[in-house]
Amino acid sequence: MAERTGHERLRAVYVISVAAELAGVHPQTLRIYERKGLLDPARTGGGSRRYSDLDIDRLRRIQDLTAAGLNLEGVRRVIELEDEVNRLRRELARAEVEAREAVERTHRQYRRDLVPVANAVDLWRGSGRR
Amino acid sequence: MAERTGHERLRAVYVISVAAELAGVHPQTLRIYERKGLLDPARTGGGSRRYSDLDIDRLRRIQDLTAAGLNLEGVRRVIELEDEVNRLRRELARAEVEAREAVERTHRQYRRDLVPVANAVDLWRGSGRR
DNA sequence: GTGACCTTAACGACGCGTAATTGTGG
DNA sequence: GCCACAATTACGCGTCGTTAAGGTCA
Repeated sequence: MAERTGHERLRAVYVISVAAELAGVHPQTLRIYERKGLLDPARTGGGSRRYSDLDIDRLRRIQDLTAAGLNLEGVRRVIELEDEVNRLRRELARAEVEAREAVERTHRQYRRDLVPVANAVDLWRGSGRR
Repeated sequence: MAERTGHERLRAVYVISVAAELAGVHPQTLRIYERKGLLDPARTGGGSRRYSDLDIDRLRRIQDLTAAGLNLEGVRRVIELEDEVNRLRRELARAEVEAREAVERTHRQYRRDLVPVANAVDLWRGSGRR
């Protein structure tokens, strides 16, 4: 099994029959998902659909949710909300790191006065940076 | 229309027929919602359901979602996820306030040394305001 | 010309809301 | 004893997945 790098997983390489086989569903089902706005595979010049690995991942998530008893509109909303939850979690983690760093910067701003004179920086005129 | 305080809205006062009327649905529908885990109204000693204002709010949210085409399992998951999103938003807002306050506390911790001097001037920031 | 793709339509299975039935409690 | 509630069952309607039919591109 060939490993795929992050950007390789974005390449649309599977025709609909292969994508359907990979996810274990009927090809027509994929067309339904697309019409309902759950998938948006790439198209070739001739109009054929081409699915990426990310599309396959999403397809598997759709399968999980329908197997759990959701209908397609529910699946769409749930996936949207899950994305939002993940975004907020990342942002929260980032905010906490940012808060620590802001405190740390504040400390440094005052402690700069305390370093040995040889290493001192002229705060009035600036040191060049910033 | 009598206003209800926060804790008044928790009191289970509506029998099923009234609750159904308030939400514009069939009473039997409320029993279905309960069996599917979307509602959990209080019960009287005799076994009758009693709905609170919060139950009615939730009922209206369920109505909105089913009207948007979700089935009941989808409604259940969406409401769960919406609660999670709201929780994360609050936590994020709290984290940002907390970060500002931490920086402010750090400032005060250093500035405390500077205040006792009478007629002191803040040479760093100028002589005037702030 | 033979596949695999495309779209649209038809079918069966299932979920949901309503209504009917029977029993019970205040 | 009456009315509203509880629970189960039956029915109609819409959704979803599959299959089939007919057209198009490589």
